[in-house]
Amino acid sequence: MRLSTKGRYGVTAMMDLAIHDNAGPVTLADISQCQGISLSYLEQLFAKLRKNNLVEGVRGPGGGYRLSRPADQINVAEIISAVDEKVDVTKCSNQGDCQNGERCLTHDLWTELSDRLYTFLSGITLAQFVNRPGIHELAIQRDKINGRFILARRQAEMLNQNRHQQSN
Amino acid sequence: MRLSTKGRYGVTAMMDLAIHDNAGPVTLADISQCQGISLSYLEQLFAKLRKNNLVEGVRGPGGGYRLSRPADQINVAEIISAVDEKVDVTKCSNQGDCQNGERCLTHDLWTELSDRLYTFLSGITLAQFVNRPGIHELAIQRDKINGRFILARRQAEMLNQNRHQQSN
DNA sequence: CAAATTCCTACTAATTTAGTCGGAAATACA
DNA sequence: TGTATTTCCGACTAAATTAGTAGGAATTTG
Repeated sequence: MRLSTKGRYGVTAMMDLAIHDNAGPVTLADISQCQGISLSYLEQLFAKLRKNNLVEGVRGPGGGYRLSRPADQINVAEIISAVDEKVDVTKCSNQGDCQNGERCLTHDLWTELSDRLYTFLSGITLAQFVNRPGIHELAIQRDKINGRFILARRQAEMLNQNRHQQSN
Repeated sequence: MRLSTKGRYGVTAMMDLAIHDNAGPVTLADISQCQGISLSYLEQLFAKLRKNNLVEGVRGPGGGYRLSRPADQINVAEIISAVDEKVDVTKCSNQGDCQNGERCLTHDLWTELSDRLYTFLSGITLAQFVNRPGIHELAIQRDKINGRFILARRQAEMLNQNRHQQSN
């Protein structure tokens, strides 16, 4: 019984977006470099996240990805389902035709297990996780090492205004 | 997030042993035929179950496998751990060195998830499952179709006595 | 001794996971 | 308008895991 790296990468990357949520879109290049995941692989994962309405992409320079909903409305079960296909440990995908067209002896066991798994995971939102004590500080440290910055929205906007003023 | 067939086969096979517990050893040939799993593959699984002291093998004609402990002292988590290696969804096998030698941002999440999974599964014993309403009847039906029989312990003992009397 | 059964090791096939490559489309900015 | 940056897309490849096969040795019953 295991979680594939897809699921782990997905959740970790989404947490990254959540942490930097107020600093504009996050590029996959950043995440790739920070977490040592290949860019193309991340692109594939984010294609799935986008199809499941969990993120939205912004093209062009200064673009990247941002959460498509507030972090307290995205839970871990959704993310894993999106990238990892499903949270389901039954053989028959809960169709009940596991053994020669009938339910196998252990069908109910797997169904119940799947349910509990899903319930557990859907109770954990990105917001809950990001707001854990220490997480934010840890993220800032990491960002410094990696040359990234967590900007408050106001700072980001000021920066934008400055750019516009300079160009005009 | 999924359970491999190893885990499912393992649990299903163990349930088979539990159901036929009072009828002497169960041969892998029986299980193989009944559940459509290849004999050699079952042998590999049972090698692991044996190494983990969940079953014991009896060689020779009339042999097979039996539970090495009463069914109420064997839980599903043990079985899955034995055949499927582990019930653990962290990347680092809970060593805490997931990201460049340090704990990754989501480490605690995976640890907690693994714990809850294990707790849930270890709360389910083979006995609980076998004693569910309807299971025994279902198993008897299946056995008839497959030409197997569930003998009550007393019947099995009488059979044994008869054999001994005949041989003496 | 013959048959039934576990026990053991090595090999193979299929599937999934992880990753690569090359490029098209959109956008910001100069 | 052109260039750099970024998402977006599809096809390909490599590695790992899972599932299954094959063949035979060891043990026990009768």
